[in-house]
Amino acid sequence: MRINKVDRQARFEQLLVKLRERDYRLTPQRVELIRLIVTSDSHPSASQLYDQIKTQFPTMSLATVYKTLDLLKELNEVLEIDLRDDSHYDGNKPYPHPHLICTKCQKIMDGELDTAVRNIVQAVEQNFGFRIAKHQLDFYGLCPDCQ
Amino acid sequence: MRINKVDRQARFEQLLVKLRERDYRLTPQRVELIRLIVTSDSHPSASQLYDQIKTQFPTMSLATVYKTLDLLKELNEVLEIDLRDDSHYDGNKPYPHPHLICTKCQKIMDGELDTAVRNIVQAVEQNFGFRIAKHQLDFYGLCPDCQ
DNA sequence: ACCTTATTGATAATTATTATCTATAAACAT
DNA sequence: ATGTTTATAGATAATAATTATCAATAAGGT
Repeated sequence: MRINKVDRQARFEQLLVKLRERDYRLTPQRVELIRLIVTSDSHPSASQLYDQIKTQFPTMSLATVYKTLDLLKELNEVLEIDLRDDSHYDGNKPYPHPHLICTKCQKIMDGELDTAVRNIVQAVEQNFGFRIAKHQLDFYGLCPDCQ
Repeated sequence: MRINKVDRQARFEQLLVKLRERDYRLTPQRVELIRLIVTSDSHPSASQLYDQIKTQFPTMSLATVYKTLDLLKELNEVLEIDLRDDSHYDGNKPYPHPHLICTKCQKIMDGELDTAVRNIVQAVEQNFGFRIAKHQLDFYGLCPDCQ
């Protein structure tokens, strides 16, 4: 695991500071969602987060999940991965990066391919004159376990 | 323009043959949608195709557009580009390839980056043990005209 | 011209996300 | 502690693309 428990705990606390600095209120629901998404190894969807939080906050509303995710996106602290059926969220690496999606077990893996990505983005800019601001690179196939 | 009028006309006719061979019926609506998407320079959505076809076939239903697109996807003759709001379709290059999407004018351009794509797909397979079946590579930014 | 059956078109259903609005509670001051 | 202000939560309705349903129609073969 690239990011360890201590790092995640630190990131979690930094996020709370950032919110406070910008005068957002630290409601228990908000804090819990942030904790969940920052300490998660996976890439949960809004409804998956909702299901998890409801065990601790039975009054939690799905609307609140969406609003909190919007806020975190706004602050560039969460990356939205827009897939066919719904969006999933990456709270650990909130910048564009490739994802490998297993078409059998549905697992979403981060693709650490920094140089290859830099190269292809550069190729796009040079060959087509585009100025790229962000990207979404999704690779679909079978993960090692499902092959 | 990479693909000229003659090539597209040929592809259009080949598609009709392919459908006939597989015992699909050549209804006027179906033929017209195929003609439109194969001769289009852009990447229309279902509703854009619907609007175009309705001028010639006022009875055309959106459901028929979706069903025809499904059929063409099934035959691997159209590529679906699944974007946030809706899907767009590429009837000229029905295999996965990058797209450059202008965030100002919304234009979708094909990214011809065959070697770069091959390289990154290979990197994914080697580094993560995935067997990649398809991909969707979307680059968002400003096109030359909009910069 | 007729028959079979795939396809069309109208419409309802589905589902993720967004919008709306009132009650609540977080943060701050007293 | 208590009160005040106002952002936020939660309930619910609205939105919108896509899919499902099904009777009427017409394509292709006889």
